[in-house]
Amino acid sequence: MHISCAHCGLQRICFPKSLSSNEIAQLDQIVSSHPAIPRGSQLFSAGDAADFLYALKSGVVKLSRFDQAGNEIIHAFYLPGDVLGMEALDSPVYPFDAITLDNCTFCRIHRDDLETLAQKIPTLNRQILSMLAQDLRLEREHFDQLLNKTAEERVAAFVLSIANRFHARGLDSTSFRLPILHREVATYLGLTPETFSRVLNRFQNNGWLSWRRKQVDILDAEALQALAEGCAQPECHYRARKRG
Amino acid sequence: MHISCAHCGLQRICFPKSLSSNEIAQLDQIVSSHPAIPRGSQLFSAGDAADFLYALKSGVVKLSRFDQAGNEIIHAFYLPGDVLGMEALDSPVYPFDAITLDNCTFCRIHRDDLETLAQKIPTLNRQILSMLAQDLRLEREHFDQLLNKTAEERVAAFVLSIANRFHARGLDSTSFRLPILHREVATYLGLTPETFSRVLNRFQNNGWLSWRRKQVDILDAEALQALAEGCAQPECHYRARKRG
DNA sequence: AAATGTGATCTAGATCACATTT
DNA sequence: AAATGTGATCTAGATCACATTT
Repeated sequence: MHISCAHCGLQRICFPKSLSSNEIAQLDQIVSSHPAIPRGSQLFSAGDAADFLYALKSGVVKLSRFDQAGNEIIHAFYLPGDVLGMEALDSPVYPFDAITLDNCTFCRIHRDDLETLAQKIPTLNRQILSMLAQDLRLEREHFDQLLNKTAEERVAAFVLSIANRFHARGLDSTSFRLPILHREVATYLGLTPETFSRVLNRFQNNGWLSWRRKQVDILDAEALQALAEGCAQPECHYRARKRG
Repeated sequence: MHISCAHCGLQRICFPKSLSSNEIAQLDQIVSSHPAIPRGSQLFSAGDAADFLYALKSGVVKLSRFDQAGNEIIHAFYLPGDVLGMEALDSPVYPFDAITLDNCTFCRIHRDDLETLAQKIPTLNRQILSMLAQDLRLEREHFDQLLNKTAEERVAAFVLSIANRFHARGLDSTSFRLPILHREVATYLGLTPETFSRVLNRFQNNGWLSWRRKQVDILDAEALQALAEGCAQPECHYRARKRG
């Protein structure tokens, strides 16, 4: 049973973006809502036939895989309103696992239905391209967060990036629950859990951030921003020369 | 003056992919070919109005920007047949600089013309989506090449990745000219030129690879492959435990 | 039981300072 | 003149080994 996209709070960032009410009605006919699935479920697995796109309504999902050495690589965290499976639109199978990190509800669209409808509705076609471009932008942002960045810069940039995405959804971007394990954030940032823990400790001692269990409170966004943007701290010397 | 895409050797990976000859004729009407531009030119710059897509016919182009600390970040190298500007399809401006690393020839399409034509030709629309998905895949591959990889693993994976792309174009993938400075490859791989130079030296001493000036010769692809895939060397100990 | 925190030790690769090559 | 190569030194963060928390 599908509740119309017209009544969904996420329509501004999901498929219905910029569609007329008539067009949304057409979209409703190919979208199906699904009941909540528990934490740890696989929305899809690497190698599965990529028949569907998934629009996340609530919860958080990680997009990940294991490399040949057995290390987990996490490419993305999806928040409500995000659509999963875009990268497989031109492939027979999904290239990654999509694993729920929380109770999740979602809508599902068969990609053939979507393609047919997008041929009739140029605005929808543009929105599909835009969502794929968004995935590319997020991946490059992720890359930039890691390349030549210290552990502190990575964590600061990550927290702000998540906060911005909460903000874009009209949610509290200063104090929020983030159902991602510290270990998973560390993996996403290319750090060990030990290093991640030590960075959180320093941020806490500086009065910049409180992140206990799954509750995140940003106490000094400006300090985090300054750190994420470069090396704002005086004691950052070894790498400072090229950066000045 | 545009030479028809029907006679272009790159039609199997560029826009005309899977189009009928009738459809290619329609594509020809919105494509314009351009004379060679020299090394160091900007095809477009970050912040420019993103009105055009560029299909590279010959030469190599880097997609890059400078971060707030003044360090160059290189996100991609484009080879003949690749299309630049896809990531800006839903944005008013290009987010990166596209700089030629060699004499380059290219075709150009106005994105409005392309969008109009893609509405009429579903196969073309699918090809556009596919090229954007390809950019995303390459970016994730780039990411995977860096995350938790040693300098040697990065360089081995890079050389093989480039070789694969030459192979996909029907070119010699064992011995080829690559007009990218060592310094730029190092930047792309998140390494210093010094470290890159030392890695090349070791590969040369092992008889795996010769890369002098801009001439690349792969002498032992299997050894490089084993290295890129994990830690194949016995002397790799410190990081080996988790990987075994 | 798994996640997280903490201290001691270790190392890959950055940095620095030049030399050499093109 | 800029790119590349080479040796000496330095350090951020990984690894290891546990303790503590949930």
